Amino acid sequence: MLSKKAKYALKALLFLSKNSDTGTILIAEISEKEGIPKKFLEQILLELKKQGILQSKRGKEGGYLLGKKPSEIIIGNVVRIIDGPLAPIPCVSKMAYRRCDECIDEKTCEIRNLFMQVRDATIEILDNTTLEQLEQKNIL
Amino acid sequence: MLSKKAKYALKALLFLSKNSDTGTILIAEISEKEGIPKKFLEQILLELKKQGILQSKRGKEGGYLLGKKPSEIIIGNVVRIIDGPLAPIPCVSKMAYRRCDECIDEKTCEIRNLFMQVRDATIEILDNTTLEQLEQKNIL
DNA sequence: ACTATCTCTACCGATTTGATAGACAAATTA
DNA sequence: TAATTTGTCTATCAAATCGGTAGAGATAGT
Repeated sequence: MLSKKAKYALKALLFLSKNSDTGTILIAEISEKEGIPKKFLEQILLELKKQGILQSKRGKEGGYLLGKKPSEIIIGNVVRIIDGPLAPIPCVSKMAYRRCDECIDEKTCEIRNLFMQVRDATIEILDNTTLEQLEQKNIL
Repeated sequence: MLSKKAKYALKALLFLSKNSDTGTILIAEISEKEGIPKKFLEQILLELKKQGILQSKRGKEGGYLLGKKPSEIIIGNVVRIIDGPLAPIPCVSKMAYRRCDECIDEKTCEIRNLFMQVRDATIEILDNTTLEQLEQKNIL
């Protein structure tokens, strides 16, 4: 499940990618244009900045811009930053593995093996899509 | 994300599939053997029964058994019954579609188009796996 | 009637989600 | 240097969800 927070993050990144050639963009502008609550967006952008996805500048003429090229921003990583692991259950997570309490033998756990497939399929898609590629997805 | 509830449901179904040739099985037995809180499991099994996945019998010699053949029980449907839609966002859900508040044109929404792929990949796996097939997944 | 079992409804505490509030820090500009 | 404009940080909050518990009720078999 993609949280609204993560969706907002992706919307903001798309907006920045499409508009920031000229310079920095205000939180307020992204908020208005994309219909995202401003104070909520602030937190999201700040988190993305801390993870190197964005850069910012304060004061007049300040604002946000992408921290790297759109072709270098992996959507899977953005989702991980905001929502945590992509895995549908902790016991199949690579980034935040956690054993199931009841599971006796993980290797023969049918459920685990099935949801490993789901995890792999999800990761395959999200880790092979960059922000640049995401921008292209409006023409289907 | 697969909830613990859904995981419990799948565990219970696997247990029933493996053991109910002989007749009905008590909630209490599933609960003990699979390490699932009994009262919680009751609710889960009841829900699965209402959806035709299970059958039950009350009183002495009562208990639960599968409502159809393991080869006819689709894992995707079990997960839907317990957790709701498989889709990662409401706007790409087939069973519980809900428009995004902010989205102006859905067809060109890049995020939507991307997560439609994720949905499709997930559904592809879970709707093409039956309980019978799930049982086989312990031998990888 | 008694007992074993499922059935139903209500409730509960903890966590997460989606957000809001406000003080603070830095950059610019008058 | 004072005012203004922007991002930064921390706290707080209401509502929903999750994982689970409690207990009374219905029904089948003995």
